[in-house]
Amino acid sequence: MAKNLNKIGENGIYKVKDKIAGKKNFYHLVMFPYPSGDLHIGHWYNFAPADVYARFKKMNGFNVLSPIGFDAFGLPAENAAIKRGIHPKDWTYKNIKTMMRQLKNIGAIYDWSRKIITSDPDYYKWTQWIFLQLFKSGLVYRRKAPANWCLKCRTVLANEQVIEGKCERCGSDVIQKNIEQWLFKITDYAEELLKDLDGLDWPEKTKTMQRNWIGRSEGAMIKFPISDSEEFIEVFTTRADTVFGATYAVIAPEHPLIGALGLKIRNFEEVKKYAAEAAKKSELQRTDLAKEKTGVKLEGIEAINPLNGEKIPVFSADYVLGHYGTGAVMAVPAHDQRDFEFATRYNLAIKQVITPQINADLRENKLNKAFEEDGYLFASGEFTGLKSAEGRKKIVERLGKKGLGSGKVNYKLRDWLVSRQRYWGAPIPIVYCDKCGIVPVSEKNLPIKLPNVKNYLPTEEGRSPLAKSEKFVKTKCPKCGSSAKRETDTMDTFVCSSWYYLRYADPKNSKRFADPKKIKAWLPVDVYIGGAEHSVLHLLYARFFTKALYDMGFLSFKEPFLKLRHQGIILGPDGQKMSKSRGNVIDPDELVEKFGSDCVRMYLCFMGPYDQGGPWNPTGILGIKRFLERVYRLTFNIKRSNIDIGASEAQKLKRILHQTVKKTTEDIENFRFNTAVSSLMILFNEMEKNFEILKFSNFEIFLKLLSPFAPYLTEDLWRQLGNKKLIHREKWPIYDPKLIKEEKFELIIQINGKMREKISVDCGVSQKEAEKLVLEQEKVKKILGDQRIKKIIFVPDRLINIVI
RNA sequence: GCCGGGGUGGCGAAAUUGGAAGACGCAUCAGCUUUAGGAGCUGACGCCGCAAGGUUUGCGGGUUCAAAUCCCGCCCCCGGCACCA
Repeated sequence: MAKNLNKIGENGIYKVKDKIAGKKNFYHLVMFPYPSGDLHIGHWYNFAPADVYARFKKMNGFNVLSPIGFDAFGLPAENAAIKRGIHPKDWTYKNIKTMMRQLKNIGAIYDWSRKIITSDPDYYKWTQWIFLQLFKSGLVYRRKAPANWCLKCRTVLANEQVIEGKCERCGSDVIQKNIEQWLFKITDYAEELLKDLDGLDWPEKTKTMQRNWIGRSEGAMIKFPISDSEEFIEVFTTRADTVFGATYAVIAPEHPLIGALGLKIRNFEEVKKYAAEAAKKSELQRTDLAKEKTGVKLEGIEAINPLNGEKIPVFSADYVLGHYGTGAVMAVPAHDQRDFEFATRYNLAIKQVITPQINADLRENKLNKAFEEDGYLFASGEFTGLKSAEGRKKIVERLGKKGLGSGKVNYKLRDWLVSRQRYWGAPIPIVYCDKCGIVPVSEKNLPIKLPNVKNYLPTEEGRSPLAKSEKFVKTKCPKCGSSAKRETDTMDTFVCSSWYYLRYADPKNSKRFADPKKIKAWLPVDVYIGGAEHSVLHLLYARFFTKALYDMGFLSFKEPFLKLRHQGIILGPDGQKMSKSRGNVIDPDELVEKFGSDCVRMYLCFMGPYDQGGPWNPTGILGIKRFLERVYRLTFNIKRSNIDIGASEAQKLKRILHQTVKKTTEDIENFRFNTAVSSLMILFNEMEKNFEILKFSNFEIFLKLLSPFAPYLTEDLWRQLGNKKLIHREKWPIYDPKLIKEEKFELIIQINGKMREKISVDCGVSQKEAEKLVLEQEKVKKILGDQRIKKIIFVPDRLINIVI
């Protein structure tokens, strides 16, 4: 069936115009895939139900843009290509070809004329252009510092790409490597990125994850001067109320103060050795909680508590992180478990300065772990007796007067490291000149094309393979014209995907990244659908780009995706994650071959709640197959007459029809595809049972409701029923609220809250009438016997509960 | 450890301003029809019971005429973060 429409989508019927008179634009976006080589069932689960929604919106009168493209640059594609000994470019474009063919099977309303591929020069030209704009705005900087280095991928990784100390892509160990790198100052936007989450229609879970990732915390900066020195240790703390309990200070092994103090540290060599060992450890080893805390005392160095003048020892220890806060802490072992463990191990003083009750007697109280809650200040000079919150405020005020402290907000979010020492990415448009230093490439020379080199393998010494291409490296300084060298690192692929949603508005534009008028016509994205695994990476970066481009005056909105929905993950039939090695992979091509595209689409919708996913049930799809075949058969059994036979049955059928229109509409709007399908089944079961009195026009309404789920079948049947136009261009049915009302209902009769009987009565029956009817029931009489009725509860049009 | 989400038949799941638990579908069983392929139709189908009836939403309490739904305590599963001072 539907063979004649197999080429749906290829002949331009889904081409989108930027403006249609009388229609509102609706930007419907799915996360574009990277060209892995095969469209798997997870893609289908993202794209097929999403397309149901897009078609639904279209039939509801919107001018819907639903584009698709490929996130083509990046590590995964490159690693896969290397494994097979194929050039990344050949591999990528071959895969795109295959995947386009597979994508067309879905039957989505993609406008293929807007397809984008991020590894095409006319796309990455604008990725580079945006890099230059960020550079101009001071949001890009270069720095030599320890970075996450994946041993296998031989490149640095962003903080977000290191999962439990391992590479997100290949799972190998990640170590710290001191290397020159490019970073985007996403931290400038920490507060805005946090605050603006409130206004977004996103899953709460995703917003929470971003909030946690940004990790705002309010506290104070406090300076601890160092005896006989101009230097001081500046710490960040959220517990200024515990300053009197600070019995030592700790700086991270990589803290610059160690170098600054130099030989003032009597055991300088030992301290340097400790730092070197810490650097060798992977993030995973260093942050292993189970590990005993280690550290080394800075002999001959003392810090002065700025509040009480006490001299305290200073340690270097790797339980303090170099990159958070100031890389130094005041240690309060009585009120911080980490400090407590360290103090216990090295026999350091533990001084309690917060008590749960005011004026607590601490004489017999020996702590066996840190007391971390708020309480009342104790042994804290003039601050004694204050509540923690007040103590914090007063102490920071006092320190402020001395010039040794101030309030401060800190974030866990770190700047985004974007340089990669890899081949398959957009070259960073920067030139190094001996005279002028770091110089951005002139915009009119973009794109800086990625050369087609033979040797694309990552190198051991931590330089991009591009460094070996003399032709690429050698250039002229854009400023002074003397000979210069190109930057050879490429950009993180997440840079490419941080703005692609803008390009879809105007994908062919060669003068700008997109025409502002077209951007205005479509953006921001009305609904964005994709996996929850992008909750912090892509979704945070894309928000950052939008905000930065807004501040530069290129956009008129600050958030790219107003509404976000995630699909769940489909597991293999064994409940395990699908993988070739486990042999539990479900191939959508095979399913389409066996059951047809409509059937696969609809079953994916029917499986369960969209955001839930779960194991694939190999036989479940048969139910949908049967259903669609029954629909096909019934189409040719309907009597083509509009005469109602058997008024009451026809009335009932009409009522269910209108109820279904209502339910399906509401369910699709709320991404409840599973219940939308089941309501269509209920309606169809009724229609099939009563096909002799089924009105032709009513069956057509059913077909329209079905069409977003089963576009191929419904277009075919629509035509076979004699319609000239396409069903997906029809208007979505509207229900009549008067017609969905029931005339009768089943009155539930409860006795002491237990259901005992039900009777059919007219809607709107009064309590009096209902009681009379109920008490006449034989069964009720029997149970009641001669017991006294204490109370009767009546819920109109629902139930009656007799309490005895 | 912290932050989210969840636990309902053999299975996927419905039902949330508290009001019939298990819609819809899968699997299974019986019958019809075919008697060859995961074909079609009709019916049964939470559990115990021949039945009347009893019982049932992870476990234990509570509120209520009435709890899958609200409250308290506990157990388990999934996802994320994790020495963030």
